[in-house]
Amino acid sequence: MNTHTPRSRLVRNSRVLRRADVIIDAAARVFAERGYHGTSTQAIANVLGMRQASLYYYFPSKEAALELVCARGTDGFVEAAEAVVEGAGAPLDKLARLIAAHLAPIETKHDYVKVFINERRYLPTASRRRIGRKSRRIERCFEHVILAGIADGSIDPGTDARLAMLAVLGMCNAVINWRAADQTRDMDRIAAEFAKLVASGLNARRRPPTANP
Amino acid sequence: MNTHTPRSRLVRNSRVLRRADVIIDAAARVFAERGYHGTSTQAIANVLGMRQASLYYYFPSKEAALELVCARGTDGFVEAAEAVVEGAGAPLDKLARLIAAHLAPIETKHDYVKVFINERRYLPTASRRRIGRKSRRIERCFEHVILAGIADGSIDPGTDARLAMLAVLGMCNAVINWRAADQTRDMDRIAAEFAKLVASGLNARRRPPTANP
DNA sequence: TATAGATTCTATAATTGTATAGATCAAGCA
DNA sequence: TGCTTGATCTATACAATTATAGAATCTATA
Repeated sequence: MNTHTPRSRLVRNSRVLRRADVIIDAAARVFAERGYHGTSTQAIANVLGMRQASLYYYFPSKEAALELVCARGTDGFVEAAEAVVEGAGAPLDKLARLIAAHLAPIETKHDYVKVFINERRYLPTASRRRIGRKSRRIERCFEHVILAGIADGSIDPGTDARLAMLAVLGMCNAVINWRAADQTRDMDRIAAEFAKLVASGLNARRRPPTANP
Repeated sequence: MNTHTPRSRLVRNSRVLRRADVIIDAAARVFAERGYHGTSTQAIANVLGMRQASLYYYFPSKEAALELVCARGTDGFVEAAEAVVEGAGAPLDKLARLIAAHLAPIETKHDYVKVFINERRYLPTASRRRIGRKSRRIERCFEHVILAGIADGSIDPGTDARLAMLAVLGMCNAVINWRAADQTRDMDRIAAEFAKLVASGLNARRRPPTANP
């Protein structure tokens, strides 16, 4: 039984993985569109042109599928955010890069991210906690950079860092819900505008985010 | 049959209304917590201590209940926003008042607003459209005020008004989803911080939102 | 108190949805 | 060619869910 050549096993595994990806991708698509509870396993199977029961070869329960989708919805997020924080640059620059890094996956992994944002609350407690920890790490990245800006004098010392962080994440996460209906701007443009708004506000005498006192 | 005294009819109607309010309130509560599709009519009945089938005396379908809850979730929103727009004041002041007016119902009608924001997409097309029109009126209020600010020179002429509007509404609407877990600030405080952020950004040399060039 | 109308109940039909068991099929290898 | 394994299928059990019908109960008042 353990006489398989390494190569054949690799080929087989990668094909399995590829197929599993297709399945989970379909689940993500339908979850994103109809919501977790609004999605029947039948609906996912229809998208794939396969039988409802066959899905259970790839996941043990609908809930497990949601967990998988949510997990992928966070993949890379934390890493990207922490890389920005640990990298070089002024806090307001880092904040701009955090926003861009946070918005990018909305384009590339739209369905996964949408499901993560809108449906993770339906996960069973255990996995919700696990995934919640990731969210908090992202939040901490934003808050940390804002606090660094306060410390180095580039950000108003009266700022409520946590509230500002929640505001920024709120505007970023909201994009996923209006993006489908309004594709007139590309994501870089949105990120840039958001960064400018957060750094300088709307007022007429906006200064570039890199300006330091 | 039309010999009822006006008074008795009023009393009866008001009781009916009061009871109907209790029913819809429970529906809003459960919809808010578990989502529309995650809510069974049984769950609503449990909250009320009554039988599942009895709910159908008050609404003809679960969908109709959602529509009712969503409708109440928008009640007053548009009126308040349009009042601010039509009132006096500098655009950035109006924007601050729009934010405060938009956040207030999150406190007072929490469940209704949460359902409106998170569940309206599950409404049947007809009522979703009807309610969507209300959303657009609110959006227009924000956008209008921003455009007014650009016109009078108090807001950066390079601003993408629609994008800024979406950002502001995004951060405001997001409040409903973190509010329950973080009650450390009162809503006025949140509104004030948001207004300051939107007007002047985070940068250290923040100027008061009323400052005009 | 008897009645009318409002409200809630019981019972149930009809459908949908999740999940399991075991058969079948296809591809690659002995 | 026939075996093995992975993938999908058929069939179905079982529970939950929405909604309807009609009986029972309650409340106010004639």
